[in-house]
Amino acid sequence: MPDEVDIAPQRTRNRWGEGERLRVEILDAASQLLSELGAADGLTIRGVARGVGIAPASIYRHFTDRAALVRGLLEHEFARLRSLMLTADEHCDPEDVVGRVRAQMHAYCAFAVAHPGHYRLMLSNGASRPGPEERPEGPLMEVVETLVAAFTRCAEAGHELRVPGRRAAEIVFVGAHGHVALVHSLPSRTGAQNIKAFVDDLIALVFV
Amino acid sequence: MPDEVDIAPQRTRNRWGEGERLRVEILDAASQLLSELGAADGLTIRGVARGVGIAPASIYRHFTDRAALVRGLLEHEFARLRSLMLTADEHCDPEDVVGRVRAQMHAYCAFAVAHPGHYRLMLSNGASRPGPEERPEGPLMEVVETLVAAFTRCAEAGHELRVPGRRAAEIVFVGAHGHVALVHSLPSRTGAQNIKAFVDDLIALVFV
DNA sequence: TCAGCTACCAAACGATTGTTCACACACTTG
DNA sequence: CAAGTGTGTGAACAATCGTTTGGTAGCTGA
Repeated sequence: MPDEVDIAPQRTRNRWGEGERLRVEILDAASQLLSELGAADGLTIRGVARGVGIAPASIYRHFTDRAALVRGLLEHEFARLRSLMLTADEHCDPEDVVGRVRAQMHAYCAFAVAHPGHYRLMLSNGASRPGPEERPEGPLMEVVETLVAAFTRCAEAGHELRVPGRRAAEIVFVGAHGHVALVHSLPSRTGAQNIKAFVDDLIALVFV
Repeated sequence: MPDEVDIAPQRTRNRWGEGERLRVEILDAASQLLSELGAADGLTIRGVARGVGIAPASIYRHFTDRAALVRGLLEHEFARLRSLMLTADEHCDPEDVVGRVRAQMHAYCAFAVAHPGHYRLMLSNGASRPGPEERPEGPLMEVVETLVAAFTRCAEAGHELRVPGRRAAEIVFVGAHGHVALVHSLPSRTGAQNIKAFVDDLIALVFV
């Protein structure tokens, strides 16, 4: 028996310089598949190919590996997350330093709650590159450092902290991650409202 | 070609009433396999069979399903976690209510750090049974309720809280879970020392 | 017109998985 | 000793997967 029907029936072939077009279509399909599945282990080459409507082999023209596809996805999604946090920060009154911390964390949580599959993947693989020096690198640590800077700003603006700025950032970030992870695990109480309140409580706690 | 060599060469067959023996051997092998893998998606029927040294089909004499095997594992591990937390609590001075909270959380984190595969599985599937009433049930919620009781005891003993007792328990539990999850994701900084300090900081924050 | 390149695909290979089914052993009971 | 039951096996089925190989269809530049 042949290998099974893996492809959708019809599809207009890409034109000459447009090979890149399929690459982003593949990434988009992978992204959507990941959203539907909610877990990265179902993110298969063949599934993505089905989503785009192409043959599985065609993916190998654009990505050498399944791992390369995943890396491409990760890069794209981390960029999206950073951008969301940044615009949230920019839409605040620059003087309201604590409000800016809250806004960034709310953006972070909103992304995480809205895209469980992406988020899980990002936190499993987002801290690659162990970091030559003491601290690990990776896109995830950039997020944390952004938060550290925000808390430092708060301290400089006169908002007294009960722990050092870096520690406060760690506590808030780790707590937010914990809540997100629980929301993802538990089918009930998926309200984004709860998580906002939780993060606000957490932020309030680190200030005197 | 035959289906491959799935079994270890020799093995003494169980005697009459000892069918149950293989059942626990299977659970033990599954537990160890889960420890080695660190993730539940590699926990296969055939892998467990290889671990015990039996044929894959033999597992179906003791578990109807792969899902049933996983349920069996979960039950066993949740019992272990509860017992660890309880004995940690009992080894404290009963008067030192805050110390008892700390001890229970340290036990929780120690288990989680030592058994990443089990912990992940327990948090993915530990909140089944959506709960007929308002709150979800499941063995995980029992742990949280234990913690709520501990914090309530603190409040009654005169330790003033900055948030209600239930909220304090949530914050500490969620924060601990977040730290555990991050330790599992990040290869570096796996120190159990860090997590103890983190939990202690968190507990300190919820008191005035 | 026609070689050459881009873009893609059908088919297959080898591996793994959960699950089933008929069978064989060992021991107990009649 | 014979029947029956507990206990485990060998072989196979159907499904899925990642990846490779050898193409083909169509556009492009000479």
